[in-house]
Amino acid sequence: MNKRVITELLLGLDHATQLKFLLQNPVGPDGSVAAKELVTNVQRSFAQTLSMLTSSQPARGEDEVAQNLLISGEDASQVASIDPRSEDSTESRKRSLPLAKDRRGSYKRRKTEQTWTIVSHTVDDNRAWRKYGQKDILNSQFPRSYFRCTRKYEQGCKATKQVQRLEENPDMYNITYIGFHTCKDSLKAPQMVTCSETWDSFLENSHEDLNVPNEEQQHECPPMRSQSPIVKQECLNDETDPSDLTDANLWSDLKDFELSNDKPALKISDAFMNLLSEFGHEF
DNA sequence: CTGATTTGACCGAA
DNA sequence: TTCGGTCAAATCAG
Repeated sequence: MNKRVITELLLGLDHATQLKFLLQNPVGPDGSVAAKELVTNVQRSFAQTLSMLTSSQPARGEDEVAQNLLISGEDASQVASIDPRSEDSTESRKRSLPLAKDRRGSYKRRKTEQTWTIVSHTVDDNRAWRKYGQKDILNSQFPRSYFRCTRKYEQGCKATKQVQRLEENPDMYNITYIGFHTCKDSLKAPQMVTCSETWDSFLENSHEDLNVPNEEQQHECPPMRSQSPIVKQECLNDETDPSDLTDANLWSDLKDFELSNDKPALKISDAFMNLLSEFGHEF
């Protein structure tokens, strides 16, 4: 059940992320329709997660097959898979001393960590990452970049991610997250549900949707439905240097109206992120 | 100065 | 050996 919860959270996070960008780049009448759809999906994910957590199904099906899970319509980003990475626990890290002057090395191979992959048109996930490597990958025209959490040493956070452009669509990125954040994201206080009444009614009204989840939207062909308004603006910002556009920078250029509309989407993203972090080491 | 990025060397696994 | 992930010195950015 943990994987289902995490998968559901990832799904909701993805929709929230899409919603965020949709609100940042409003695109006419279609935009509001897409936004409503996304909000519905976010609602559904929250409600579904809650129902999983509150239902006393002791199903600790630890060995569910890694499932491929593609998300509805808007193709801005999709959760592709979740899989446990099992690797040796042979803690054999021979530390060859820096005898020779260029003697480097000494790094641990990754142990068992949760990994999941999304496809997104942006690499900005509102987390603080620091690039530590880049490699050309065999049979790939684009290199793969390696990032770790900036608080790796401050707080021992083990989260890393790998980013690589898609061959078939260089405007999009394949982002593999490895491990959950164990650090506190000090950038923003996660007081997400201060207005609980709003959320209560929020979920209350979505119960109908629970019984009839919009499965019909979850098709199999991610690259096909590319007419999403979200991807419209493959603007220059994620072209060359995708890492420097923080949301703070974006927001500073927005009017108050847009800002007030935009923030909730980001808070939803944070909520999902926080939940993912929680369940990351709880399960 | 500090902190992030670049980039080739190093390392383990296959 | 090759390949992909990591390290870290050099470099860049503020």
